[in-house]
Amino acid sequence: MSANISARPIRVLAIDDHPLLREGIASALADQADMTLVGEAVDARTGIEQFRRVRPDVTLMDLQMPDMSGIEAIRIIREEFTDARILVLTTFQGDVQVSGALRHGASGFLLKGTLRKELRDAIRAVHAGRRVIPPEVAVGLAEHVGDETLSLRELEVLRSVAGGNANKSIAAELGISEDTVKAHMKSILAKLDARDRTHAVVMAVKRGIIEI
Amino acid sequence: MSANISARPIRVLAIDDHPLLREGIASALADQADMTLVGEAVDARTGIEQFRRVRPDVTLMDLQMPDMSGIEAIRIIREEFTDARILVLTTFQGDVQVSGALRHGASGFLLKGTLRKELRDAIRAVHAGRRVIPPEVAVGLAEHVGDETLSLRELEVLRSVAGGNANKSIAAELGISEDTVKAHMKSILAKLDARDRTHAVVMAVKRGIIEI
DNA sequence: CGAGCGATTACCCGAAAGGGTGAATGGAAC
DNA sequence: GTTCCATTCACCCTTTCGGGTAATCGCTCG
Repeated sequence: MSANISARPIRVLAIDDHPLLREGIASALADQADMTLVGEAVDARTGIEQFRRVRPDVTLMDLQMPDMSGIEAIRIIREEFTDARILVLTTFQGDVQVSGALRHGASGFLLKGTLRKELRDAIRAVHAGRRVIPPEVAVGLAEHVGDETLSLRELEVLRSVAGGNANKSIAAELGISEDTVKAHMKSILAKLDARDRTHAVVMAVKRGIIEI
Repeated sequence: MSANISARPIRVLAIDDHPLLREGIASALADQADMTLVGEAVDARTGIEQFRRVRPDVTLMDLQMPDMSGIEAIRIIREEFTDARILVLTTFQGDVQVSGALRHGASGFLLKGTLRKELRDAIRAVHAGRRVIPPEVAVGLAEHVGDETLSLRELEVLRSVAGGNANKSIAAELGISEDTVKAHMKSILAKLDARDRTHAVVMAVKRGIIEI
C-alpha cells in the first residue's frame, strides 16, 4: 500500500504543544520510507515560522494551542501557501470548530485516539489531495449542517451569559438596552435550539462555539 | 541523576486511550536503563487486568477513558494493591478531579504538556515514594481548599440544570417538589459561589465537578 | 442520646427571564 | 437602489428564578 517508494518522501511538520504526543508522531513516522518528519513546533507562532522555513508537504496541527487558535494558524498558512495540506490532530471539539477548520483550508481531521497506521494512511491520503474525515467527526458535522451561525454580537452576549451575568448587566457592559439583550437572547436560543440560557451555554460549549 | 543503575529497573504500565501518546511514552522510556515499559492498556478495564498481571512499580493513567473514570480505576487498583504508585497523566481537569484522584490514592500528576525528562523524573520520584504535583495543578487545588462539596442530590439537580431543565421539570424528574429543587439550587449557588444557575454550571464544568 | 447534616417541604416576595409583536437604522450585497 | 440582515429598541405578558425564613424527618457520628 505504500506509495512514494521511489519518489522523494513526504515531508511532515508537527505543530502541537504536547511533547509526548509529538514524540509518538515522530516514532510512528520514523520507520516509514515514504515520509519524514522535517520539523516540530510547540505553538502556532513558531509553527507558522517553521512552515515558511521547511515548506512541508503535510502539516499536523493541534487546534488548542497556548498562543493562537489552530484555526487562525491554518488561515494564515493557507493564505500564504494555497496548496498547503494541513491535517488537524485533535480531540473532537464540536462541529463549529471542525467546520471552521475545514472552511479555512484544513484537509482533514485525526482524533487523538488515532492509531499509528491510521496516522500514516491519513498523511498519504492528504498528500495525494484527498480529504480525511473520520466517521464520528462527519456525523458531528452532519448534525448541524444548515444551522444558522451566531452573529458577533450574539457571541458577545452569550459569553457574558456564561460568565453569570444578568441581561441588565450585559446591557450595561455592552452599552445597549436590556431589551436589546433580550432580543439577542431570543435569537441565540432559537439558533442553538436551547431551552434556556444555561442550556444555550452548554450547547455552545459542546459545539465548540464558545470556550469556558 | 539516574537512580537504579544496578538495581532492577522500574517497571511501568501505561493506561491511556491515545495510541500516539502511549507511543511517545514508550519512546521516552526506551533509552532509559533504569525503567522499562512492561504493559500498555487502552481503557480502564484492561488496564486493571494488566495491573494484576504485571504488577508494575509505577502506573501512568489517563483520567478520561471510554469505559470508566480514571479515578474509579485508581480506587479499584489501590484497594487491591495498597502500595501501587499511580501517576495521573492528563490535561488539567479542575481541582475536584485532581483532589479526587489524590484522595483515592494517586501519587502525582503530569500535564500532557510534560517533557520527556519531566516524565522520567516524575516516574523516579513516584517510585521513590514522593508525590509529584506540578505548580499549576497545586495552584488550582489551593484555590478551593476548604470548599464544601456538592451532595449527591445537588449533583443530580445541577446536571439536570445543565440539560436546560427548569426547576419544575427537575422536580418532576426527581420526584420531589419544586420548592425542594429551589432549596438545592440555593445551596449549589452558595457552594460554587455562582451568580445564577448558568454560572453554576460553568463553574462546575471548569472545576471538573460535572461533565457536559 | 444529642448534635449535625442532608433531604425534604412550605410560604412570601421582588427580580429576572423569556415569549410575542412590531419597528427603526445602517451597512453590505445584489 | 432595493433587498437582506444585523443591530437596536419598545411594550406587553406570563413564567421562572432566586433570596429570606422556618420547619420536619432520618441518618450518622461522637
